[in-house]
Amino acid sequence: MTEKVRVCEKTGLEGPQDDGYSWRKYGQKDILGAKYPRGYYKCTFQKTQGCSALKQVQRTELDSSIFNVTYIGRHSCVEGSDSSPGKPLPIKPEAAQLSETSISFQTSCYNQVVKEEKELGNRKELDSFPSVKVENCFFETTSTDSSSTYISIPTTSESNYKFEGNSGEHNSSSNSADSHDSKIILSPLAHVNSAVDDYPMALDSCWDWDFLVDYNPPNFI
DNA sequence: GCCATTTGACCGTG
DNA sequence: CACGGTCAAATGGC
Repeated sequence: MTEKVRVCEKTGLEGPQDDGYSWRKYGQKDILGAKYPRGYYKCTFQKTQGCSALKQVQRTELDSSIFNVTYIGRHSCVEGSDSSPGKPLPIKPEAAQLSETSISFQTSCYNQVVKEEKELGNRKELDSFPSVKVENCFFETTSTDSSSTYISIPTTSESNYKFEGNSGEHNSSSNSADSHDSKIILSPLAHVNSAVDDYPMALDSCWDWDFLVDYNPPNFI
């Protein structure tokens, strides 16, 4: 269960993105080949509620205003109990609730959506993966190793890609969430636009999301 | 005093 | 042995 979200913050916001959950930093590490260190965060409620969600935040080298945020695990905590009313919950990361998804996207120049799935034990896989609609040019498959692969897709009129790959099916018994067996599934569906409406807010309030991504969490299908 | 962050040490894996 | 991830003591802010 991994979700990677590449966010672009250009509104002057600083620091780790607030994704609606509260995180406690527990480590930071310089990553080989990466310009910026990677920060390791745990859900604040790990202690109190045993929430096992983690996230990793790393600044992109190309554009230091872009962060790669990797969500690992799902929140078992009751979120919202503490979310102060005044404070907007930016991306309600439904995706983070999904057990195994990885989304990464960026702004402006291209849209990227990648779903990466990692096996982890018999975690029940969602009946369906969230489908994502991507409109143009780039996909980035953020694989587990540090090198990301960019798949450039010629801008054809249709944005109907289905990219599916998986390396090694694990079965329910193999626990330990092999961090290196990742399944990447890209299945942009039909259209774009519109979906943005599904995201309550924050899409425009926090970051600059001038792209169109339609992301349908399974629960909504 | 509590809680979050920092930071070096430690550990597991390849 | 190198690298990535986590732990835990020290530190600082509220």
